[in-house]
Amino acid sequence: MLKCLPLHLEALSIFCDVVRHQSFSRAAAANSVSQSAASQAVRQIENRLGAQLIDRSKRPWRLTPEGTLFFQGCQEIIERYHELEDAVQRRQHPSGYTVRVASIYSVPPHELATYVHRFEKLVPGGGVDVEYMHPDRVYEHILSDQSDLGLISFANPGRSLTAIPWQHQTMAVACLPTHRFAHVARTHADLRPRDLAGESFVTFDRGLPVRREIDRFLRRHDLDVAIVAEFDNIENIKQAVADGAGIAILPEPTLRQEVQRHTLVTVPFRLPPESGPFVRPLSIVHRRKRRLNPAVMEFINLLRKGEEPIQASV
Amino acid sequence: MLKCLPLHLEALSIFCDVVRHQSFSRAAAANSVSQSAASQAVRQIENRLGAQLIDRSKRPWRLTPEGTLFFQGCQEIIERYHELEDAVQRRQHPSGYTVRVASIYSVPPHELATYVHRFEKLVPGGGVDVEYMHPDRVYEHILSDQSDLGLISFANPGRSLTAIPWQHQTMAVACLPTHRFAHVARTHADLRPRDLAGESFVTFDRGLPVRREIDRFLRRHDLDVAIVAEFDNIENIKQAVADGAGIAILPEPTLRQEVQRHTLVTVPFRLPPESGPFVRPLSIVHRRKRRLNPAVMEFINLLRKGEEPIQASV
DNA sequence: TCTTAGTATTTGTTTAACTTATATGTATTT
DNA sequence: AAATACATATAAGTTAAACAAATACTAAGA
Repeated sequence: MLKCLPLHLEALSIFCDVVRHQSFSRAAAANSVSQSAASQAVRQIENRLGAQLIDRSKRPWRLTPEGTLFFQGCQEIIERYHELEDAVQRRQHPSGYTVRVASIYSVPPHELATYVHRFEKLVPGGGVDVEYMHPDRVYEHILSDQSDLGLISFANPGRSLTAIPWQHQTMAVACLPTHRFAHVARTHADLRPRDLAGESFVTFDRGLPVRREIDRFLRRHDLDVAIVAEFDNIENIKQAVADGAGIAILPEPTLRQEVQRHTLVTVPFRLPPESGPFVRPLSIVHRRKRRLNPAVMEFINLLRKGEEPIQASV
Repeated sequence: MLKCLPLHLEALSIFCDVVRHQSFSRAAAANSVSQSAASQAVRQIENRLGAQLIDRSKRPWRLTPEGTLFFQGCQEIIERYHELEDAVQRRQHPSGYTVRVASIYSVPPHELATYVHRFEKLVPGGGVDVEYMHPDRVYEHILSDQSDLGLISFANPGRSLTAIPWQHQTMAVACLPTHRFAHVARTHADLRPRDLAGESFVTFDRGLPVRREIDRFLRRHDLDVAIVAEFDNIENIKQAVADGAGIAILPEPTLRQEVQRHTLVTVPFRLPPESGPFVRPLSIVHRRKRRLNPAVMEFINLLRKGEEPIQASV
C-alpha cells in the first residue's frame, strides 16, 4: 500500500490561520512558529493533496478554488476536533466550563466583574477568565480560538467573525478639576464642540478605531487641536490628563473612578440633534461556529440582558 | 501560549483501527507500521488528551468511556477529512471516481466484468477496480478504507460495517465426468445427501465461513466423509477435483466454465423442503458512512438491480 | 506454576520538522 | 525604469520526533 505523506493536525490549523489572517507571517506568529515553518507546513499540505491551495503569483495572494474548498472543510474539521477534545476533558473533569474573554483595555473592569459574579452564581461550575489587551490582539485571540469571546469597539468582523452590538459608551471630555471646562460641568451646562479649539490634547494612537472616530468628530466641527501625547490605552491617557498634559475625549463610563475621587472631571457635549450622539459602540465578538459552547452562550445572554440596567446606573 | 503536543492525523487513524480491530497488532498491520508504533501512537494521544482511552488492566482490553467518546468523534473526523481530500482531488481532476472493490476469490470474474462494463457505460468517467483476496483481507480492506465495497459470503458485519444481501449461490457437488455421480447429473436426477457418505472430499480451509456451513450440512445429514485436501480458495479445490483427488461441494455459479468445457460436472442436491435450500449468501459490504460516494452508490444499485436477471441466466 | 498471546518499554537509528539566514519575487516608490 | 520595502520561499544545519527491533511485562488459561 502507498504510504501517505505524514500530516499534522497542526499543519491544517496553520493553513486555516493563514487564510483567516491573510498572511503567512501572522499565522505563524499566532501558532508560535517561524514564518518559514508556516510556509513549509502549507506547502506540505499542498504536496500531499497534489493540489495548489494558494495562488502565490499575485500579491496579495489568493486562495485557489481548491484552497477555498479545503479551507471550509478544514476549518470545520479542526473545530470538531477541538470540540471532541473538550468533550473528553469535560467527561473526565465534569467541572464547569471557563469562558475565556479577551477585552480591550477600556471596558471598565468593575462592570465586567459584575457580569462575572452573576455568571458564577448562575452556572454552578462555571468561570470567566478576562484578559485585557490591544484590539488587534483581541481579534487574534478570537481567530486563533485562544478566547471564546472578544469585547471590542467599532467592531469590524470579517467573514469568520460575528459581532453582537453590546453597549454605546458616550464620549465626553476629560480634564482636571482646575481646568476652565470643569466649571461647565459644575453648572451642569454642556460643552459645545467648538469650545475645544486650540486645547492641548491627549489622545489615542493612530491606527486605533477610536482615534479615527475622534479625528472624524474634530474634523466635522472644524477643530484644530494641539496633540501633545498619544497612547494605545485609556489608563495612560487618563494619567496624562491627570498630570496636566491637556484634555482628552474618552468614553464616559471609563472615568467613573476618577470622577468619584475628584481627580478628573467629565464634561458632556451639547451636540446638534442632527449630528447624532457621539458614542463609541462596544460589541461582543466571537468566531462563527456551528454550535457555541452553552456556557459561552449563557455569558453572552447575561451580557446582553444586563445591558440596560447597567447603562442606566452609569 | 502553551505549545501543544504534536498530533498526527495518522495517529488518530491508528487509534480508530485499534478499536475497530480490537487489537493493536492488527491495527498496526493495517496501517503498515510496527506493533510498537501503534502502541506508542495511542499512548501519545492519551498523553495529549490527559485521559486514558483504553483500559489495559483487563484482557481483552476495553475502551474507557472517554475512549468510546473519542473513538466516535475521531472516526467521523477522519472520514470527513478523507472526503475533503477526495473533494479536492475531484475538483482538480473532474474525471469520474474509481470504485474500489475487494472481492473473495469465488465471485465469478466474468459476472463482475458484466457489472463493470455496465457501470463504465452508465457513469462516463467512472471505473471499477476489482481485487480478489481472502475474506479476512476483504474485511481489512473495507475497515481501513482501502476499498469502497467488499463482496463476501456469510457476511458478519460489525458495528461499523453494513452488509447488503446480494446473491444466493446454490451449493452443488462437483466431480469428474467419469465419477459415478456424473450419471445422476446426465439423467437430470438429483443427489440425496446421504449418497455422499464415505466419498473422498476436497474442501475449504477451516476458519472460512463457507467451510463451517459445509460441515454443518454434513453433520445435519449424519455424513462422514474423508477429507483429502483443504484450500483457501475455490480455484485450487476445482483443480484438485479435476485431478481426481475427490469430490467437492462448491457454489454452482463458480463452476460454469468447467461445466461448459466438460472438465467437471455439477450435481444438484435433492433436499427435503423443510431443511431449506443449501445456498451460500453473498453480500455487498461497506463501511457505515454518513454519505456514500455517489459513484459507489451507483455501483451498488447496479449490483442489486442486476441481481435477478443474472441469477436467472446462471 | 508455567505457558501463551498480546501489549509496553527500551534503545539506537532514521527521518521529519524546525529555526536561522538568505534568496526570490511582487508591488510601490522615486 | 531602477530602487526600495515588504512578504514569502528556499537552503543549510540543528533538534526533536517517529520508528523498528529486541526485550520485558502482564493477564488469562493450562
